[in-house]
Amino acid sequence: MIAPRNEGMPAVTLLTPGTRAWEDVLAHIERQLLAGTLAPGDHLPSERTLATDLGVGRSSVREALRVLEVLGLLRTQTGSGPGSGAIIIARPSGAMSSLIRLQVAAQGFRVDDVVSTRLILETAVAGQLAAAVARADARHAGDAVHAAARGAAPHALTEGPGMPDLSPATEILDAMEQGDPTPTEFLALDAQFHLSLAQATTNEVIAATMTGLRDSIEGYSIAGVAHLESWHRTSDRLKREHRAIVDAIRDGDPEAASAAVNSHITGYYAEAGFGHPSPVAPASAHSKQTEGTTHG
Amino acid sequence: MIAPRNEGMPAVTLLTPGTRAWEDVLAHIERQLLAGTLAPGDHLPSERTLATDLGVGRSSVREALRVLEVLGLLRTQTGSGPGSGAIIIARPSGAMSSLIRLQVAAQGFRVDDVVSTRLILETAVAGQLAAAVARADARHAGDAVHAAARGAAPHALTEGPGMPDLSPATEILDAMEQGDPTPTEFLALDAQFHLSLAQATTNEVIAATMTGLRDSIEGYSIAGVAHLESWHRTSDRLKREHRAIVDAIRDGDPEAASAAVNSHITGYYAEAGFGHPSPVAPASAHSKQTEGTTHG
DNA sequence: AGGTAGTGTGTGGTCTGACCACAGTGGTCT
DNA sequence: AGACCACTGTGGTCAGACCACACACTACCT
Repeated sequence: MIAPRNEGMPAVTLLTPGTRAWEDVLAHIERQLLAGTLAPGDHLPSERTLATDLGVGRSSVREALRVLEVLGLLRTQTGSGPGSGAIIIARPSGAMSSLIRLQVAAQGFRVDDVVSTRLILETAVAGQLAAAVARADARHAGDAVHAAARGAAPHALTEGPGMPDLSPATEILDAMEQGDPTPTEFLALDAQFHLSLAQATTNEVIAATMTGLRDSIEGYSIAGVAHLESWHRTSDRLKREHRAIVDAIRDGDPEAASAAVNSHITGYYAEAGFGHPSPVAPASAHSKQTEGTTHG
Repeated sequence: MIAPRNEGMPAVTLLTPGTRAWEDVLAHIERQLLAGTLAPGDHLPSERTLATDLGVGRSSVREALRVLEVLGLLRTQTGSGPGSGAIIIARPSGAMSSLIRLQVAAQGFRVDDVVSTRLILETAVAGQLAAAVARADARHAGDAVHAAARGAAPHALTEGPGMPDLSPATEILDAMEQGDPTPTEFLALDAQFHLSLAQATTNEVIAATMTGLRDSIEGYSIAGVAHLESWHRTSDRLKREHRAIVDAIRDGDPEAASAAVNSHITGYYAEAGFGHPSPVAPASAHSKQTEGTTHG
């Protein structure tokens, strides 16, 4: 299965026969990541160096780097000096988007499954945020005096289950209501709003997954605008619902927050002609349209 | 940004300056997927053909194919004849696992965020399955006589929100309780059980995501066994809890099913020394151990 | 002395051409 | 009819050669 591997004393990793060269490179880098030898911000050795060190060809190194790049683990830059070369990062969102989008394209993922998964995550996010608010409120009511007396600032992010930061979300809502965004702009802001809620939980896994789910069906969402009876009426309703979601979270009411998110998302996709996202059923055939968005 | 591209009349796709050659290849294939020209089971043209057709080098084609392979969109096979070459597939699970695992390794994902996200999805899955059972039961009670009279078999998978198929799950439970699996074997079966529940919803997105979440922290789960007071007692409890989950689903009780899953997962990770997965809080530093699992 | 233009060097990005191992295909020989 | 074997095309790999680029350095001119 393997072509002749350059057996000229690789400097670092033993080559495992039976695997492909680029897999060895990938495993080598993953090992360094797990060991902490490589961390976000670090430079990878140059492709040529890596190739000679590992005893593989440069093209094999490049295939591995390409994979890592698509997986959101590194970014490359031509030229010289700091900032050039391959640098370790950890940006899962783009990778999630590509993965889900391509799986949808290849019919591995159904659009309504994507939507209903998004529904699960978003309702959970809203519920958790509301619960966190309720918890923080309760704690605050009991501790406020003592904390102030001790001189300990009630810094939301440094103490226990802190108060979620909803200001990014509300700022986006302000932006949506000012100016007169086009449907596409509006939907972009809408995506940012939902993402900001996920980010308020500080759970990167949820944030990245939600971003991916949302991005991968962005084209369908935009295409759905054509199915609406009245964009003006729909967007007004969406704005109201956004405020209701934030209010429910601020009130510390998980039930209301989850329900608000649920009806918000379900409502739009129903209006936009997706058919309602079925929770469990092997639902009817889903519409297929919109041109191919280019690779992100 | 771009080296001299072979401008010799590419046969298919126009080359877009400003993007890298392999991105053009990727975009070209994604376009064909969206258009339906390429579907699971189809053969991709050979690397050499693709290269000349698109007017790029074979190495660029290979980088794009490598990406698609890691993303679970195609599999390659050496040799000749049918079955060889690059074939379109749609297996997102492996890609999800790699993505999440590597992001955890690169510190883009926190282990407890992975766990708490898994918690969200699994509780939702159990709740939805139970709800589906309740719905199917209700329908069945009303329709049974008429359906039988009409000669229409109550085929669970062909009518509306059908009865979820829990038999794979229970078969796995049987396997767990027979024989005397080692902790590692037990945890593998446990993973299969949870996966089978996700698959019972027929939602591939959830199933793939859950698989990825679970796989990516498999090493931590296994390492956690060492923290247990008594493996025997814990595994007994886990078995009981599994049955309780299935029973709650069979009873059509979403609340109970979700709660059972919640305590099941939370309980294990608490015992295994993960610290409880915090829903929202920016929790304390997470443990970091286990050797690097090789690329999957 | 202080800018400024030019050169040097190393990076990723790409292409080409050459091998290898592999697995069907199809012919040939027994 | 059966067994054998060269043929052919596939992915996997490597080596070497360019290119565009961006920084670092140096010599130059003002």
